[in-house]
Amino acid sequence: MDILTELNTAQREAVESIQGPVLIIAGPGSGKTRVITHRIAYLIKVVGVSPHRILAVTFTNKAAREMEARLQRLVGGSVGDLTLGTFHAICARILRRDGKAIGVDPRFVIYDDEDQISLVKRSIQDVGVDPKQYAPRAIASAISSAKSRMLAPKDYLSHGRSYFEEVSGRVYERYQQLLTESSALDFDDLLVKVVQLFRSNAEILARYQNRYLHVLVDEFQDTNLVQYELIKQLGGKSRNICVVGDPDQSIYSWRFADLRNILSFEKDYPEAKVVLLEQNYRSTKRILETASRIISANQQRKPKELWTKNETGEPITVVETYTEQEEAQFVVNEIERLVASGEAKRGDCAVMYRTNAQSRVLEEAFIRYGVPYKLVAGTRFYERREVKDIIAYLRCLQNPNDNISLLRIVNVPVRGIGQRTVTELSAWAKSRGVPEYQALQLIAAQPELAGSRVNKALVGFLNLMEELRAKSQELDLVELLDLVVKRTGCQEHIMSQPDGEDRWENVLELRTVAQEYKNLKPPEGLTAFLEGVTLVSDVDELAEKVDAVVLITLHQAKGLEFPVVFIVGMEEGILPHFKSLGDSEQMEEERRLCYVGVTRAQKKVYLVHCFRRSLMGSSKVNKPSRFLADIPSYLIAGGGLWSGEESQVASAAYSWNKAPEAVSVPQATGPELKAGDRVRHPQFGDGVVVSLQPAKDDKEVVAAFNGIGVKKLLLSYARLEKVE
DNA sequence: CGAAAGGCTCTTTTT
DNA sequence: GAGCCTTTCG
Repeated sequence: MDILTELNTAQREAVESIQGPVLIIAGPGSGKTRVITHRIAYLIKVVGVSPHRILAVTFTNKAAREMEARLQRLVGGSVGDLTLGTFHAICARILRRDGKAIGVDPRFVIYDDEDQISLVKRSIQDVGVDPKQYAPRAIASAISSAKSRMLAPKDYLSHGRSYFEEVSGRVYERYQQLLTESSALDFDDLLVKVVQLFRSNAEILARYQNRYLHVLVDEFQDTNLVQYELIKQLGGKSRNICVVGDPDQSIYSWRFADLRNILSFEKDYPEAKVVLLEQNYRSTKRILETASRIISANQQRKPKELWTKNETGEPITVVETYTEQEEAQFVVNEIERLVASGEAKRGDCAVMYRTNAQSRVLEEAFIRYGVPYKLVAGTRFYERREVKDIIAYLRCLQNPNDNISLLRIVNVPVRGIGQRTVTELSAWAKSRGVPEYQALQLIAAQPELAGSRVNKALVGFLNLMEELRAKSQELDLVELLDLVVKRTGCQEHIMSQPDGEDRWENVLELRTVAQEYKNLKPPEGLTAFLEGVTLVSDVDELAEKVDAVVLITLHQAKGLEFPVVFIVGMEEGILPHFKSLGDSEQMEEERRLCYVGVTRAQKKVYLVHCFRRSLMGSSKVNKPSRFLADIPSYLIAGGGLWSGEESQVASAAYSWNKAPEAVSVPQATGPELKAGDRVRHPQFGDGVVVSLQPAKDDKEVVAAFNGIGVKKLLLSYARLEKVE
């Protein structure tokens, strides 16, 4: 039985225990994904369960895709109609199909974060509260918290203690009304509505319960209460629920993930079998011990004995630099040194950080030295203005009630509909209790209203949308997208902006994505596309092929592994983040985050911090992270240059000064260039030199590349060729 | 109405 | 430092 032969005893037990509930506590690198895939393969191939009757929930779409690929290899062919995806994707599917039973419009659109904030703002206004007094973000979070506990506005209000909760409750109420009017669901609704659906409709619930004989959940430590309830409902009949998680890797409490779900599971399923996976296959002994030392300082945890047969490996490298620019430079130099010495490929290396803002300086360094990198997120693709605008058009075509999208595009590109007009339109629509789109139709239908100059512009917009809407029923997605772009004049509008070409590139990229949906029948293609673009995450997009360094947040890094890991910003206030300094529970989560980072590494770990860092404009001196102090000196390269509390500028500067020696010392070698010269770059292609400036021992070249934009490069590193 | 400039605030992590 | 909002001017 080849499915079982490659597994250790504990893994095998986890795979074979297919009767009844199973809780798998899986340490980092313990073969968790392998257990899940093998378990599914075992069910299908050995036990003979139809894939149709298996439900597997993952944390990201990427994890789902990877799992599918692995399964296909194991099963040897297609896995049939196995249900596999994130909670959100699976719920969206259920609601499209069965949501009608609780009044969910099957054409619903899904509101992402940004839309949600816009809607909260409107709700705050409608309720008559000053949005300056109550940050929309804070209220949105309160609403999300309420939904995560399945509290309806009324319940939330009756629980309310503080004035803030009172206000949030009222906003929540209005917010929910507006969502319903817009035929829109936010991320939380996707889950909550399915739970409601199952609660209120025994027949539908029974259909799903009877179908799913086996339910598997990955990253169980990051599920919230609604998700827990959902699992309970779906697996309610068979009770063959298998959850896999690691409390030490729980890093999403701010998204209302609740660690207590693991405890509840043991309580709700007393017959559950508990399997511990403690053997690590990923990291060296030193890395594993470093990680264990860091995590064991947490009070609220069950101790775990992780072990590995892997080699001892190299010591951990702790480095202090002076500024964040030098930090970035150190990382780039060190990676290039590893590449030059053959110790690693660029694609083996990942640089991890606590906040997205930290990626900028890193990115600049990678560009200057001409080292290929992949940035996961940044400004996320689907959140870019121009992309979101096009998506907003498409959403309105699918669902004209989608007010947030409508208001977003009503004057983009500008068509003479100003702020005042929009406000009046909204007020008018509200007074009549109809969505804005219907208000437009009412205005158009009454000549005495439609006559004024302003209203003509509105009617013009309506006619455009009506025309596009008619076409959306016949054209395939790409044709539709092209038509939208053409009829709205988006291209000219975008190109006229600064960075216009880059932005236009993004639209073309969106078009490429659309091509995947080209073959679906007209309305379905649109629906599937819109759902896809809202529910993807950035990690999902991480392409494997290119040999480039990965820049990624610690959160996104969960579930991934790399031979070489750099964690930068190992400073008090960064990691741990200053928001968590006063709260011991949050501090424990920061520690887990650090633990997640370290345990991503297979061979080498660098922990980098800097002496001073500019934050929001001004420069600040940061103490080294307290987590560094938990690593015993015998695990650290240089036998403990690092000694705890006090900042070691001198000694660390020593290690910093040493590093670049191994790299070729930068000299201003390279072609003689002057402004206006044509050049070629291995990555960026052809371009023109804009300016040249001396920089230390080098020259900084500013060049504009065709279709790429302006880049700053260092002459000696950039491998620029002069083109005659 | 719309572009541009100035002033304000708030900075975590994301399906 | 950026993004958002308000104000001002054409």
